[in-house]
Amino acid sequence: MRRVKLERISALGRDPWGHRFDDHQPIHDVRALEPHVPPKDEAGHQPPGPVARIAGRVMLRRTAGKAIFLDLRDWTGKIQVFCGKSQVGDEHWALLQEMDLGDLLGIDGTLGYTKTGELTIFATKITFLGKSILPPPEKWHGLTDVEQRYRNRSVDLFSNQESMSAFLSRSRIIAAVRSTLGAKNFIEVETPTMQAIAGGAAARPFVTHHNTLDLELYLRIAPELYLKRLLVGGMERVFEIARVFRNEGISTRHNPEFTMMECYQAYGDYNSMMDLTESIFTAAIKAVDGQFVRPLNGRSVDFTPPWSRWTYSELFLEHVGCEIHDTVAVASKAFAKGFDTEGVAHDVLVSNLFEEYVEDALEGPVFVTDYPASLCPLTKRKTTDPAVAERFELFVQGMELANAYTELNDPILQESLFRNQLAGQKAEDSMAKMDHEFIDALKHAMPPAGGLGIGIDRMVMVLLDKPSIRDVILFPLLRPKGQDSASAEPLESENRPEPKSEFEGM
RNA sequence: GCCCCUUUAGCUCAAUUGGCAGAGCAGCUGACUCUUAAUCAGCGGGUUGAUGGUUCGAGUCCAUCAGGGGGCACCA
Repeated sequence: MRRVKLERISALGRDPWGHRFDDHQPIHDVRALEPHVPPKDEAGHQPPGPVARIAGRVMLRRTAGKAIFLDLRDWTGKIQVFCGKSQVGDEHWALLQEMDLGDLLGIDGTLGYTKTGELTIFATKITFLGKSILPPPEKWHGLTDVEQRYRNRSVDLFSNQESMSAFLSRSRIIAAVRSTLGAKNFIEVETPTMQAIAGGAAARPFVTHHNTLDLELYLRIAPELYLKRLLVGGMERVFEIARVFRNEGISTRHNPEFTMMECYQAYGDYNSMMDLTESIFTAAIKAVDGQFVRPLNGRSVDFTPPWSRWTYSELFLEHVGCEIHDTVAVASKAFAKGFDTEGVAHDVLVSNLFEEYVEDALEGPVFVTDYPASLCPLTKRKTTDPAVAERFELFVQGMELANAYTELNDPILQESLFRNQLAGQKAEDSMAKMDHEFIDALKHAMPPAGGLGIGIDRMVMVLLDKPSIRDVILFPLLRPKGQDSASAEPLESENRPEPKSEFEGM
């Protein structure tokens, strides 16, 4: 039926798909013209107000004989449009008969009030900018099915304004992260997404293959080792907003590809990074709504800096109830909790107990500092206590939002720690390999440095109070919905002829 | 990978102990130049996720499979 209307619109000499539509105003700006709308005269008549030209999607329609009320929405807001037959003329009135919910229209008219006092554009001209030949979702409930919202994001965005506003906020948050770093003289760089050795974090990588080089490549699990090479090269402050890929489970807090901001500051340390983290969050909050006391999961979190800072061992003592170095007490606590303690290293038990007792109890925002050195091999130890690493993590309601270190720049120690780490790995994880080129780079001397990583998706979740990471990633990974499961034919890539490089030079 | 829940019209949802698959919105036809999820009258709309089983009879019970959600595990 909607397709029939396409032809009728063409028959009226109009293009249902529209063309360039210059000088239209964002609906938000049009609404801001309200003070310029002249008051009604004694007879209750509305003199014409400011001229307006908008483009938007028809969300709602109310017909009343020879008048039609439309609610038009663009990405800045919504406004009512009045179309009266005598006001728009027969030609445009005929066009309006072919209009459906979901269509994109351009409207020229003047601003004024209706009898009921609603700010309205009184249309004089209607332009089709895009005919929707699929019906939009139900006008009141919209798309509520979560699967549909993730799978069919186009429809979700135009029918659920809170979804649109979340992604607009995400964009502003990322812009705030960029400008904060830029203002502190960090430069933005791009490092390889495809890496021969996927290093810089403990995670399983995705594997891919380069045909011409016949090379196994991995999608990066972190940009870290490349950013540090830049420190060696003399780029003293670098950052990357990096998409990283980890071949692991999916949950409300994990998507296989996600966005991480990593930055490195030469001649700094983890304390510099704590201050920087507060600056970044402060700028991001100002970019969203400026409210430092924010709702989160039905509770409230106060982001007003400075945030509290506690050492790992202080928190361990407080929540677990024994000294971190008390081997016997730790083992008995772990055993009481039901952990397997047989032959498990003391530090592993400590780490498990910490995760079990402490992390969930951290309302935050709180910096947890000074981790046991054995848990973080890429970190410089404290000069006063070599068993403690200069590292912090930022927690909010038990969720880890940021992770920072005083980076290890001793290539000899780094290499031996790498070897120890690799020696302890299961065969399954043997993809991890020694990155000799990275070690060689360090041998040219990397400045002492602070390094910081912030999980952008989680940061957005927390600032916008979204319970699932899928609410802040436009296109989260979902299983492809097979039309019929038989179409999932086995890939015989081995036998397939090499595709010709049709995109050479692109 | 394991456990629980879920899948009915384009969308949002009903359907009693197993007994003719329904409503609202959207759509179509008509009325109405100030409506606010407009209203009023009429009409059309379905492989109940898929396959098999039990039964005189399955949306409902059973099995398998698929998608999705939540939790656990893996993982920062």
